[in-house]
Formats: sequence, C-alpha cells, structure tokens
Amino acid sequence: MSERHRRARREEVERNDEALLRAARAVFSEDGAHASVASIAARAGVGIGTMYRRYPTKDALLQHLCRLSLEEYLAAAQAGLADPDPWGGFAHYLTAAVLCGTGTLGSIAGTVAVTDEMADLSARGDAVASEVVERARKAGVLRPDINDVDVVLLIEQLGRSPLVEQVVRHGRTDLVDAAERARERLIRVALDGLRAEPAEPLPGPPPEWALFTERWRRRDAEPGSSGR
Amino acid sequence: MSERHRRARREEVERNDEALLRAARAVFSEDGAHASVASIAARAGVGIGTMYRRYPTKDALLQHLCRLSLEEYLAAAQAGLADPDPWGGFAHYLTAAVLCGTGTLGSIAGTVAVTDEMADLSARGDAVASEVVERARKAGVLRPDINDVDVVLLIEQLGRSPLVEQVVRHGRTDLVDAAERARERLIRVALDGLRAEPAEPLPGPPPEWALFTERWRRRDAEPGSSGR
DNA sequence: AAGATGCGGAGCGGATCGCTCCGCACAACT
DNA sequence: AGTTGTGCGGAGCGATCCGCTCCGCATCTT
Repeated sequence: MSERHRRARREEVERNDEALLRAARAVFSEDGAHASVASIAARAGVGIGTMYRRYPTKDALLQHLCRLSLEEYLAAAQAGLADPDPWGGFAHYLTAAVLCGTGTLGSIAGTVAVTDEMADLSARGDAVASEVVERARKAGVLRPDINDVDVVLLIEQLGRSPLVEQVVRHGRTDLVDAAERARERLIRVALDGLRAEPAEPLPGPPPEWALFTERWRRRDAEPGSSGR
Repeated sequence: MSERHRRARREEVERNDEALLRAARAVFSEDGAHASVASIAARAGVGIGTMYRRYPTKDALLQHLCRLSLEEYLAAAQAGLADPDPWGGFAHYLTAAVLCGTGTLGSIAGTVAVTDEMADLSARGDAVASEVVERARKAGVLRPDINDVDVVLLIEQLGRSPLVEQVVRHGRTDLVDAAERARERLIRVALDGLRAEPAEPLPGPPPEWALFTERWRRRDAEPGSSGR
C-alpha cells in the first residue's frame, strides 16, 4: 500500500471520528444516555459498523466523550486563571464552560462507569475553577455572597440548551443560529447578575460541594462529604 | 352504597390522582417523554391498572399534564400583572414560572398532540407575560435591552433542574432541599442581572417570537412567523 | 485478476414498553 | 353467611426498540 493512500485513509478516519464525536455529544445531550447508537451513527453520516470498529461498545464511546468534556472544562478553567484580569478571567471561564457543554454531560454522569482518569480530571478542573472564583471575589469584582459551587451550578443550569434542541428537533435548522445567539445573551445576563454590589443579598447559605457527591467519583469510593 | 363511603372513595381517588400527576410530572421532566408509564405508576405508588382507568392512554396523561402546566404559567403571569409594583410583579412572574416548571415540559412539546385549548392557553400566557415585561421595562426597572422573548428563554433555561434530578437519581434524597435552595439563589442572580443599568449592553439583537414557532401550535396550522 | 482493507447496514437475541385483563380485597346489601 | 358491586394491583401479550455481530460490497494495490 502506498504511503499517500495510507495517509489519505488516516485523514478520512479522523474526519469520521470527529463527526462521530460531535454527533454523539449532540445526541446524548439531547436525548440522554439512553439514546441509541444507531441515531448517533446516522447523525454522523457513518454506518453502524464503522462506529463499532472505533469504539468497541456504547459505554466506551460515552466514556471517551466524558473524558473530552472534562478536559475542555479543565482547559476553560485554566485559561480563565491565566487571564491576569480577575473579572475577565472569571467571565471567560464561565462562558467557555457553558458553551463547551460540560453541563450537558451531567445527565450522563452516573450512567457511565467513572475511570480514575475522569475522577482526576474532574477534581483538577473543580480546583482550578474554585481558584478563579475565589480570586474574582477577593478582587471585589464578584459579588461576595457567591460561592464556587454556585458558579458550577449556574454553568450546569445554562449548559443545556433546550431551545436549541427543540428547534433542531422540529427541523428548523434555520433558527439554530438565532437560538444560540439568544443563549449567549442569557449568559451575559447571568454574568451581570454575578457582578459586585447586588441590590440585595442572596437568600440562604451558599451551597456545598456535597451536592456533587458521587458525580465524577469512582463507584467503589465510600460516599464522603466533599465532592471536591 | 352509603353516602359516607362514596365520599371516602372519592377522596382516595383524588389523592391518587394528585400523586399520579406529581409523579408523572417529575418522571417526564427527568427522563423526557419516553419515560415508561410503569415508572410513573410505581413512583406514584399506584398500580398500572389504576392509572389506566383514569387516563385511557399515555398521551392523554401527557396532554392533561401540559394543560395543567400551561394553566399554572398563565396564572403566574396574571399574578405578576396584578401586582401594582412593576418590578415586584415581574419578579413574581419569573420566579413562579420557573418554579412551576413550565420549561420542564418544553422538551415534551412536539411529542404530544397540541389541542386547541393548549394553543389558546399558551397564547394567552405569552400575551400576559409580554405585558408584564413591557410594563417593567417602561417603568425603567428592567434593563432596556431585554426582550419578552429573552425572559421566556430564561425561564425555560432555568426551568429544568439537572442538579435536583441527578441528586434524586442517585438516591440522595437528603440533598434535595439543598439543591432546590441553590437553584433559588440562581434565580435571584438572574433577576439581578435583569435589573436596569447594566454594566454593558447585551450582544446582538433581541430574539424574536419566531423561535417558538410550532411549540404550542396546532399541527395543521401553517408554520407562520409569529409564535405569539 | 486476485488480494487487502475498511465501510454500510440487515438482522438477531434480548430488553422494554404501552396496554389489556383478570384475580383479589373490601365494603354494602340481603 | 352469602352475594353483589367496585376499584385496585400487576402478570403478561404483542409490538417495538436497542446493542451488537457479521457479511457483502466498494475501492484501491499489486
């Protein structure tokens, strides 16, 4: 086999893999973990066999997807921390985290087996994100009654986009752009609500990490109190 | 049959019906429209047969649920308009709409057949809500670059509570209260972000009602441009 | 022409779902 | 006590769907 041909094949394979991952993320986030592999393959425009040659099982695909998402999340937090401006870094972290759809996979967590690598990525991401939030609050640009957990919850809440999903489901692909722009406006609204000097303090005590217990935790680990 | 006994029976039936509806709403909002009727009956603590005696089909149950939700949404908007304070009314409308879970059923819209009554309720709810938003904006308490559609989208976005769902799915019922309190904090954050005098204007043009085309619209109606 | 390689999708066994239908518990009448 | 009426629970049926296998085919190399 010629070298040129082999390279062309490799490229096609990569293209297929990318399409597969994009389709899988979209389908899983819309329909949940119970989405069928056939629908993913169809959306990616590849055959089922091709997909199974790359991922030996549906769980493997899910795990790979989760790992990628967790990596994106960690990268978003690190980029935010790299920004010298506390508010700019925070805003970047939040926006990137929402758009990359980490929250999208929250509904899958618990369905897929959590590997050590996933648990580690999650812990590191949360740690860096916590630093970004803490720095913004200490700089006085973030309202003082806001928690790092609050922020994670907000990201999760904004992560899914029911409107975009529904527009797609109805086949109105012409509206997708408008729907996504609308969501970005909402992110900005949330950011404005997070700025310092709020009209009145938030009700109740700030949430605790315990809310995320068992999220990206190994199954065999005893259920402790801290999700960090 | 005695009168006392008949009344006791009636009460039990109503209790069952209420439990059924609550369970159905919870299950459908968590798992989507594909959730099984068996799981709903189990969650409500009644047999499948009992459920089918009340609702002749799964679709009937879904339709009833949608109607109730749309009624709650209309009531929330009307209550908001009844409040003489423009901001207070707006805040009440938004909070009530989010908590009653109208957005929860957004994922179901499109799966269930839309009746005339549902279309009518939706249109009236949107009209009243639009009035509440407009009044707040004209009073200068709502940021001027915000739309009524923006608000509806925000409600939809905050409507589902992935955290609460996941906590429940993991069986950590002891955390449900904390999760819901955390969500209420986020609603407040969003409200603060909607107040007048924002740091900088929102990006892009405000969204249009066309985004909701075909949402609660009769199927046979031609796809027009306005969802109002 | 013959071989190599990777792709698409028909189809299999099993799981699940909507729904039916029947046995049973319990109270009211006789 | 026996009979009738009423509403409940859940086993189970046919249909559907899903994860996964496996084989025929298209394409390219030699």
